[in-house]
Order: sequence, then C-alpha cells, then structure tokens
Amino acid sequence: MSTKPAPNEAPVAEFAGQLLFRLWRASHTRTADALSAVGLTPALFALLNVLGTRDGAIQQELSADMAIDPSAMVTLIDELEGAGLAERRRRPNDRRAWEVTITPKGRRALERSRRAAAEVEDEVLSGLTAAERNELLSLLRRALGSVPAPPPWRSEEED
Amino acid sequence: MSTKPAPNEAPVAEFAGQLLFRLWRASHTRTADALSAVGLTPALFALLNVLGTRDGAIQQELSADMAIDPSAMVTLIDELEGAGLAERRRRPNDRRAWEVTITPKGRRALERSRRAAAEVEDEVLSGLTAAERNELLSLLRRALGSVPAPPPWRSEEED
DNA sequence: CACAATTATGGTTACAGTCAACTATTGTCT
DNA sequence: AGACAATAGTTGACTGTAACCATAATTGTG
Repeated sequence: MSTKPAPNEAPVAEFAGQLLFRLWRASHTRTADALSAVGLTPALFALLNVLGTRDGAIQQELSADMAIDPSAMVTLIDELEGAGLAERRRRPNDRRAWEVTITPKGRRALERSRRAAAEVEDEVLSGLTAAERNELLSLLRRALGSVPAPPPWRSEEED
Repeated sequence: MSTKPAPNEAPVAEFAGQLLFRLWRASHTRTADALSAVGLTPALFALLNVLGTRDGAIQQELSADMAIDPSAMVTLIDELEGAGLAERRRRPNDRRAWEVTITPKGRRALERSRRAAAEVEDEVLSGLTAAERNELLSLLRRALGSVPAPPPWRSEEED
C-alpha cells in the first residue's frame, strides 16, 4: 500500500504560496466537479455563500467582501439572477445601488452546495484529523485577516 | 489593535477552498510583483525551486512533481533556458529524455528569488507567530501528501 | 449645474488547462 | 533484420477564466 513508493521523494523546499496553490487547486477541481451537479461554479457558490450571511448587501459591499472587481460581480450576479437563485432590488435610500437578496431556491441550492463542498473538503483534508482541520482553517482565517489589501478594490475602510 | 474595526464584519462561513484561494492570491500577486525584479514569474520560480533540489531530473519527472502538464513544462524550461538559468542535456541511457540542470546563474537567481519569496511570505503571514507559520506549513504539506492525484498527469506509480 | 458614486458594458491581456497530432528514440516481437 | 508499439518531448490550437481598464448611464450631493 501507500501511494508514494517513489524512491527519490526529496522534500523540495516549498513556500507557502506554492503549497496554498496546490492544495487550493486540488480542492478547486473537485469542488467544480461536485458543484456541476447543482449547476454552479465555485465562484457562484462563493458568492451564494456570502449572500447566505450578508443577504441584502449591495454589489459594492459584496465585491469588497470577496475581493473581486465590481465588474466581475456584475457578471456573477447576472448568472445567479438568471438561474433564479438571487434577485436585485433597488436600495430605498439610494436608487443607484442594488441590494442583492438570495431567493428560497437560491438558499436550497446553497445548502446542497455546502454539503457538496463539505464532502470535497473532507476528501482533500483526509490526511488531517478533525482538530487539525480546525487548526488549519483557524490559521488561514487569521492569516487572511491581517493581510492588508493592496489591490484597487480595497474595502470601505477609513474615512 | 486589530486592522478590522468594520462594523458589519460577519463571519461568513468559509470553506477551506475559498480560504486557500484568497490567501494564495494575496501571496501570488505580491510574489509576482517581487519576482519581476529578478525577471521571473511565480511559475518559473516554482520550477527553479524544484530544480534546486531535483537537479538533473527529466522533464517528465519535473512535470509530475509540479503536477502540471508535460507540454506546459516545455514552455517553462524554454524560458528558463532562454534566460540562461537552466540547461537541457540528453540523458545518456535514453536519448529521448532531457535532463534539466540549473546553471550557476540560475542558482543565483534562485537564491534571490527565495529571499524575495520569503519576504512576501513574512508579510502575508504577518498575523501568525513563527510557530504558527510552521504549523500552517506542516498542515498544508501533510494535507497535500495525502491528496490522491486524479488529474491525467499522474506520476509513474503502478504498472 | 458641476461633480461624485454605483452599476453596467465591453474590450484587452494573460495564463492555465486540455487535447490532438507529430518527431525522435527506444523497446519488443517474430 | 524489419515491423510495430511505447515513451519523451514538442508544437499548436482551443477553451475558459481572471484581471484590468476605460467608459457610459443613472442617481445622488453640494
């Protein structure tokens, strides 16, 4: 047994970025495959996931949340809306902005997607114990929380 | 302290894949920026990094190591060779295969790149202590080690 | 009215991923 | 030896997507 009987399996000093990328890609391809059964892409699932907790936020806030370009957010919402999973409605005070809400259908799709994503996560992190997975997620969240955002779409921090 | 005085900073239940992606992207853009001073891209740096420890491996082994398509490896090596950072030479026993070696110039570029990448890593993981960074890297490596490789470029395991 | 903010549209670049076809070399079989 | 298959690499095309940027349309603000 063992899937790595390779003789010259040198460590190959790797940096965090490379490890993150390879584990992400392993997760990404599997997630994309699993989500296709729900009719979603990883990007749409990520947005739906945000909408699950930030329901009613406007596009600007959503794009800042997900750290993507506002124009990319337009496309994502278009697709969600086209699939009947989310809806746009004008914000009462400011009719320039669109509040995005998740539909009941969208919430059902979200639940199914979450289960699918959880299964993939189980598989990808199968080498870690439950405690270690929590530790990993905790470390990732904390690292992310203290990373300043240099890109143009910085959130609305500051005055 | 805390760089997040935002009022509505809800948790937003995130999955490992999404966390990995966002932290990777933060690292990737900064690494790409830092490496441009050395004249390298993150992909070329990753290959050079592998060559640093797997010097003399043939392209097939390298592409399996990095989990990329053999045809993509051709392009990467072309660029490294064009920049004088690596060289191809026929394998003595099997003249179909090319052993790839790193040149002295390539090793110098690798050292500079490593320092640049280490600085980026310091910045990206600034929210974690040294012990936590090691823990994170260890967890990532172990998770990666137990992820089966479903893609087509599986290594030469099995008959 | 001048100007900023929010969203929408479109175009451009770049790159990863996939795939098929092709050359050159090696190994196998009779 | 010759026919044939397998291996290693190369090339090129194609797809999809991310990222970037400029600009317009609408609405709000001073």
